[in-house]
Amino acid sequence: MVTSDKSFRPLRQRPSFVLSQLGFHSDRTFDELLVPVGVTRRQYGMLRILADADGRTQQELSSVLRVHRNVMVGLVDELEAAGFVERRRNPADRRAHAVHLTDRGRALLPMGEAALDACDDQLFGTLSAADRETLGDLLARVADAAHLLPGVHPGYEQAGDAPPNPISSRGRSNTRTG
Amino acid sequence: MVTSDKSFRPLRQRPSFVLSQLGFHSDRTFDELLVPVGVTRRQYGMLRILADADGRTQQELSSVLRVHRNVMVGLVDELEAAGFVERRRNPADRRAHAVHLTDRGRALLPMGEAALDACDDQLFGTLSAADRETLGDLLARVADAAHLLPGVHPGYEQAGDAPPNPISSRGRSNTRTG
DNA sequence: GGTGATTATCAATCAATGGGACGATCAATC
DNA sequence: GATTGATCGTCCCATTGATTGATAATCACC
Repeated sequence: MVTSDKSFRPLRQRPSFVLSQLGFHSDRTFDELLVPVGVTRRQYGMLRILADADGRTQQELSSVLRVHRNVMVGLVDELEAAGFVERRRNPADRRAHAVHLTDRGRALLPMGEAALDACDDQLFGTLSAADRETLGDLLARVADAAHLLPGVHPGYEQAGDAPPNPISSRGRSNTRTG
Repeated sequence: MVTSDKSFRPLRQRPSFVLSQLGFHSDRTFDELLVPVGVTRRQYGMLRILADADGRTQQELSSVLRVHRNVMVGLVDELEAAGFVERRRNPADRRAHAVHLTDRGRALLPMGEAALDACDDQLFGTLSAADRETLGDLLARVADAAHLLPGVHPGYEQAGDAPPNPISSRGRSNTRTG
């Protein structure tokens, strides 16, 4: 690697910057692949969570997905209007709504999975299988070291009523929660 | 690598998803490191561009940074108010404002560079030097293959008057333009 | 049974983006 | 040198998304 003067290294040689670029590019690519599926990235994240454990309350979903509970209302609204989930009464706690996948919603999961396959292929198709695996391993290690939750996108920090984040609250809506 | 049932692979084993997570994490980390410097990520991106070529017009800056020209007005306003840049009359074209770095602005560059160093260290510090270089190379190769401009964050697509992007216009403000 | 906390929701506010229009200026043409 | 059309920066406004605060229903505890 060309290690020019470190005092002003080109951004292409800044892994953290390239990571930022590629993260955005990955989101955009996945967004496009998800268009024919008919759900947004965030909605797919929801469905995926529900696939693991059906019937969670919105509050629990908010916590796992790290979105504000008020936002969760609209998110469930969208998915319910589309017929992918339904709200049922929670017999144990009638304040809470248990969110359940419908058959239509469940049918969407393999399509999203295929979109993820396609996304990986599209991004890393030019790499050899060995390089691809190496990259995957390194990324997973970095993510572990950063204490990123294995399946949760860090797009939103102040979930539920977590301690608020005092840093510059510039807009942040980059969310592949899932 | 554990290659469980491909039909529902955990997201940690989805490089494109981990990339998205890490991209966001990188942005956040850099944001925090930039707080003591006193500029936002975007502002630092501007200063960095100007360091390469002083005196560009706002339009040119918009084009390079891929931000909307209306946004550039406010961006230059902020930086000018902070005393980091100044607008001068362009003798060749008196419609255009030539944006110049001030000494104060120029003094900020090494601090931002140090923040970038710290960001890389913070993200990849747990990797060996060899792994770190491998990762950097692989990321750069993927970025090249994706045709990402070497120093430009793809946060904004419709710069200047580029053809509008018809896909879902969900909020996107993830911008380490620089 | 009463008090306070919790769940989901709604209304209002705020920040950021994108589109359109406007004055000033340039470039080209007659 | 006046005119026409385009460009640069700016401002105003509509839209979108997020955040805050308030509210009705329900729970848990005493």
